[in-house]
Amino acid sequence: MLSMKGISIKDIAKQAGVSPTTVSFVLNGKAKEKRISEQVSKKIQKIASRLKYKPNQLARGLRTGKTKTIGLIVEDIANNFFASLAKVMEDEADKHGYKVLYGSTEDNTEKAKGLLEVLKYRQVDAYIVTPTKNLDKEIEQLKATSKPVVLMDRYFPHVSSHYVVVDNYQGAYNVTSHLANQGYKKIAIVTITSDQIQMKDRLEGFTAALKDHHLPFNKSLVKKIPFELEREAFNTEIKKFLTSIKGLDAVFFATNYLGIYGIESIRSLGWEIGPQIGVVSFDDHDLFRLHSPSITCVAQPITEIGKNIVEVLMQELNHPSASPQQIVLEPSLIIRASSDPGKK
Amino acid sequence: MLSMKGISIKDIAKQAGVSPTTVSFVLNGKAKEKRISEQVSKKIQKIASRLKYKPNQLARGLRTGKTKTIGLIVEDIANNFFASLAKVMEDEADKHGYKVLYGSTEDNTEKAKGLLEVLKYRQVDAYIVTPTKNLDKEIEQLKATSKPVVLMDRYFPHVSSHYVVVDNYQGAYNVTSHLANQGYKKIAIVTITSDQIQMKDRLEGFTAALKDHHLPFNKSLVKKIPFELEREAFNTEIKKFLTSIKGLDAVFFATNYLGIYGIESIRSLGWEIGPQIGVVSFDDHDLFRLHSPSITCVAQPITEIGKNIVEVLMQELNHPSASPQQIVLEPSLIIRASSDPGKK
DNA sequence: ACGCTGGGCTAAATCGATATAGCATTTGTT
DNA sequence: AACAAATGCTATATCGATTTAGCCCAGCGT
Repeated sequence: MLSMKGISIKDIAKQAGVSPTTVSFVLNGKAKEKRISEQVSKKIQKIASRLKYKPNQLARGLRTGKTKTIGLIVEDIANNFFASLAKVMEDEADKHGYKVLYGSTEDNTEKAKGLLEVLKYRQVDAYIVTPTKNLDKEIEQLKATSKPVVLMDRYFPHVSSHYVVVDNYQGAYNVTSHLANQGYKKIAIVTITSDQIQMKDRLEGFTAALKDHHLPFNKSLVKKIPFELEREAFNTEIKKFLTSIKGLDAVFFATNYLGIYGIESIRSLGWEIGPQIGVVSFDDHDLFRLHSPSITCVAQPITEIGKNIVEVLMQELNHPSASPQQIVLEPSLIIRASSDPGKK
Repeated sequence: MLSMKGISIKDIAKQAGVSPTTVSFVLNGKAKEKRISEQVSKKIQKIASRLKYKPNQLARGLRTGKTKTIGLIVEDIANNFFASLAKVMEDEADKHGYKVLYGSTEDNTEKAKGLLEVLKYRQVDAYIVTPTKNLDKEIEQLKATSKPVVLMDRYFPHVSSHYVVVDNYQGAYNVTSHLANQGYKKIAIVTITSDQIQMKDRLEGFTAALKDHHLPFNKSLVKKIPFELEREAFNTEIKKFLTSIKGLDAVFFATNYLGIYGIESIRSLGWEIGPQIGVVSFDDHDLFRLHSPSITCVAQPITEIGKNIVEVLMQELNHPSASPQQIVLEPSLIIRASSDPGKK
């Protein structure tokens, strides 16, 4: 039986009757550069592929400082948006020979710090981070280590970093305008208790649209709910909020999970989505597509986001650029039945 | 500025005025065993924590052969079931100091082999695998490497291995019986083209229930669709199938994504779920809970599954057992409106 | 005073790869 | 023929930890 330990560079060297150094040169494509003869070179290649040699990534990583591993920190891998994105990124990273180590923050800064810590001493080559509140210090420190960091979904306006996000302001503006154009008059928003840029932008896009359409706006139309609540508590909060507004005829849920809780809440109130209350959400979801009535939303271009993130990362790994790459993609408005007051 | 490279054991040794060996002994809790004095021991501990020393996992891994990393292979991380499970397992693994490297197979054997290969030369300590068809050889080889392997969601009956699954037969039997008890008479099943045990069991549970309730069964009531089709193609196939059966009054979708496609298909046929056609699915999903009408399903105990998997893995990592741990959990029937023919 | 025992610590090898410096040998030049 | 340059390859150090073998010294018995 073959030994437990894999084939090492020494085994090949022995079989080829050369030194490990030579084998290393050849297998790293430095045969020409290091003036190894065609003969020897081919012989080594042949033996390596016959033995199915795979370099031990630990040893290589220890010596070179490169582990071909990317650390991925998302808010919640169980959330459809992040899971789908994770899959795209994993595929893209794989094309470049990178693997992904991941973790979820639950939007908790301490958890995020812990994850960064672990990824650091696991020597990942680069980071993809969905930052939490107050993670700016850590992100800046990370930049100083010269390992590429790309922020996703959100970023820190006062920190110069790479990021890939969507235009949250425009997305929120468009979907709110759509509600206004449909004839809804009193529109509320349910969002997360968070000062982070993506939620701020969504809220601002919302208020700007109300203003431009001369619709009423005041603080009582905004509900902020803490991320960490349980499902029941979300529903309670949402119901309390919605019933507190006289004349309310439409509501914008600022994330996919809020949209899902929102639908549940509205249904338990017995309100009819569409005619009685317009409903729109940020992010798309199978549930929104197939709900009766189907739910209008602002969809993020997940594949594009994922590809962009990995592309930026690879560029920075290969030749770091002086200035940060900051990519803002356009979300798309998907109009469905939940925002149609005329619907039977 | 601090040097880029982290704190190493040498730095601590230097500061403490001792050898790296001593530091290693102390930090690995072998102070007593190796007869290091209390004094020196405490001093080293203090310096280590002051410098926030974290051992370089690559170096440690190279020497010990343990990377504290688990390879996780799922069918599709973008699928809610696998994503939720991945999160549970990540959390559990983290409690034991393990990180997770993951990949999706898309139920494609070649992709699965590739993932195993990569995880192997990345020296993961253990594997959690959702196997694809024909992956039995590789699983057996893996066992020979003495790295623990736990199969999930499905297993190979002829391979003796650890696994954690649900009782697919019973789940399918129960939900089918429920349909029968509700008065549905002609029940079909939509499943995946797959000979794997989990789908086989679901199909068998289904047919057994039909038989026990004296309901008709023949091959025309079974539709198998290839996993790799696109959404459109799934819908086309499902619609073609459902309309081909005279007198059909209920259908069982054997996975969550089939259930989702199924709902979409049935709705585009204009059929009324519940009264006109009973619908049930394997796996729960937000969509099933909130659909109108809500969808009856067989839910898998995700948290329990995830915890069990990691528990088995940790036991095997610590003291490998001679006989395989094979855990079969009970899924639960969640009765909702889609299986109520009397519903308004 | 000599050997023995045990306490307290360390030198050096090792894991598997890569990078640096350099050693033979051949070829070319005048 | 003498020397330089090019060719083809290798010895050795290194990354940062762990592990093995063993050194030195103090105290003890006789």
